[in-house]
Amino acid sequence: MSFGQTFKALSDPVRREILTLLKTGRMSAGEIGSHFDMTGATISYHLSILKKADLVHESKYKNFIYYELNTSVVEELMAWLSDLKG
Amino acid sequence: MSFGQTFKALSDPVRREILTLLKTGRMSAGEIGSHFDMTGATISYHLSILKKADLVHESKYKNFIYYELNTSVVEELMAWLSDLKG
DNA sequence: AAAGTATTTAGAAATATTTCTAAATAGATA
DNA sequence: TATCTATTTAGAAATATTTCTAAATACTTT
Repeated sequence: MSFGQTFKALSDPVRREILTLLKTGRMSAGEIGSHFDMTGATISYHLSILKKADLVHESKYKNFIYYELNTSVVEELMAWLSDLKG
Repeated sequence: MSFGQTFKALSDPVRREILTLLKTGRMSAGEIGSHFDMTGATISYHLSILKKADLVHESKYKNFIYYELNTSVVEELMAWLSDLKG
């Protein structure tokens, strides 16, 4: 994990909203996309950024790919910020 | 304050290092710049991003401009992350 | 007032990001 | 097997970011 990658992932409003959606539980890529006025390809791009930042995990079932929050990275970020505060 | 702006400010390694430097206390723009292998103009650019994100405050004294951490925004960020964890 | 020091602003070049359309892949169903 | 559905990948266009050099601003000291 790199803080730069993680903060960059969080800097985009679409990606923050995706994470907020995932607070309620896992969701398929298509279901996530239905909340936005963008193509599936664009949503897929954003999910790949969140995945690289390790902010989400994916699991496959039938034809679908489900995404879910990975909160452990969020904790590392909070620890960094907490240390910054001193 | 906007979370997007703040996370974007934190996504750059130079800016995170500037903030880390400021943990020890206020520092002038030139003093900050001396820690990096970049022109003063570039450091000034990064400081302006941190300022817009409200992550630092500036104060002038004599010929110098001093920068210092603003931790209140850091707290807001932590609150957002904490809420994300649920 | 003139010259010096600290910092920012402007403009340009290189690189990165975000979005789209079209095509590819992978799995499910008829 | 053929086709349909869900999702990703590739490639391109528009925009944003990061860095530099050169010039401008602002304050201090001589």
